[in-house]
Amino acid sequence: MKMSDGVEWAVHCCTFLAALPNESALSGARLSEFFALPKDYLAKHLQALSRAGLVETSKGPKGGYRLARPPAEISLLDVVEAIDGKNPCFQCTEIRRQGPSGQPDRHYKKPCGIAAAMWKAESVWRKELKKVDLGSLVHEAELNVSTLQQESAYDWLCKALG
Amino acid sequence: MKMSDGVEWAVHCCTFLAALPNESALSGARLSEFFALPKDYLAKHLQALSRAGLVETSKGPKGGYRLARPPAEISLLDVVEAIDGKNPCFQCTEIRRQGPSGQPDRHYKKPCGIAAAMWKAESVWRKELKKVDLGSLVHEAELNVSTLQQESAYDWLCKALG
DNA sequence: GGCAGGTTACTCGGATAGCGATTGTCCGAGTTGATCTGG
DNA sequence: CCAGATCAACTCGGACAATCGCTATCCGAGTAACCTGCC
Repeated sequence: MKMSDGVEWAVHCCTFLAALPNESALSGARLSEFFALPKDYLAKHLQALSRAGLVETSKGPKGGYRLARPPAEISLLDVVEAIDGKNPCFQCTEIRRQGPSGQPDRHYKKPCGIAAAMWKAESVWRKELKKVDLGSLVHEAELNVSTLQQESAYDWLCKALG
Repeated sequence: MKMSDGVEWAVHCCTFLAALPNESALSGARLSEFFALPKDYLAKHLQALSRAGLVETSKGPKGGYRLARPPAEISLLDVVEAIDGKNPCFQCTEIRRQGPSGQPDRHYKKPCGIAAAMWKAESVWRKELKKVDLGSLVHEAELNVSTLQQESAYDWLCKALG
């Protein structure tokens, strides 16, 4: 029950993309440089974001990634699911139907109570992640991150965008 | 982000243990037989339950596993954590501090907003699992499982306990 | 009939291989901006 | 000086290994019931 490291990277990258000026794109190489992450492996995850339709890409010089929708319309859940998949954490294999006292399928009309409880918990987790969007994450960062780092990041960004 | 199969097995086993008469124990072999699970591998997970203090064990003939506490005092979360570990799904590696615009540690007083959001979601998930206890799972099963299977299971149990 | 000792069968517990998914790396296809040349 | 074609650099995207944790299996230590023989 461990989340892929890629999720953390993807969320940070998306939040950063959400913070930069409209219509400007940032390449995978620049993103990996900013967070000091392995370039190729990060690219793999950015690919997943692209496939999921969260970011748009443009090739060639001055190309790169940019959010496909306004930050307020991309939730944390979207990013998590793009990287980690939409499969439920808990998968019911219906072991209650097996064994010596198992019965034919027609006797199981209600879903397994254990699975139901698990899925309920998973549902509230998803709902909580859906509440958070990239816009609010950026806003939160602007409030809580030291001005020193904000300025430093801004300088770096200007150099990166040319 | 997939939960170990062992979790499903462990929860079913615990629920079954919660349903059987006081002071009676069921061996790993019998449990694996009842659910048609691989004996040795199930034993590994039952071991984890034992280490976590959720079940007590007794050796020798007529020995086996029995709940260490009343069913109402064992939550679904207890079982999940016993098998899957207590580590948070999301682990913040503080990548915001790295890279060219990262600052010395003293500039980061507030925790990373992204990690905070993740942990909040994880917290509501845990809370939801904590709400459910083995007693209510047994009760739910008594209501929703077909009487045919309940009788069948009861017969099997009488034979197993001797 | 009751009791003590040995035996036996059954139990859990930890240590040991196998495999699949996540992690990590590589190179190729495509596009864009810049450059160079000719008018 | 300007327009067009060429070129080169930079981009993403998918295909290919390596490592780690989960899955699966085995065997040994210990214990309690049982059986047998004796009192």
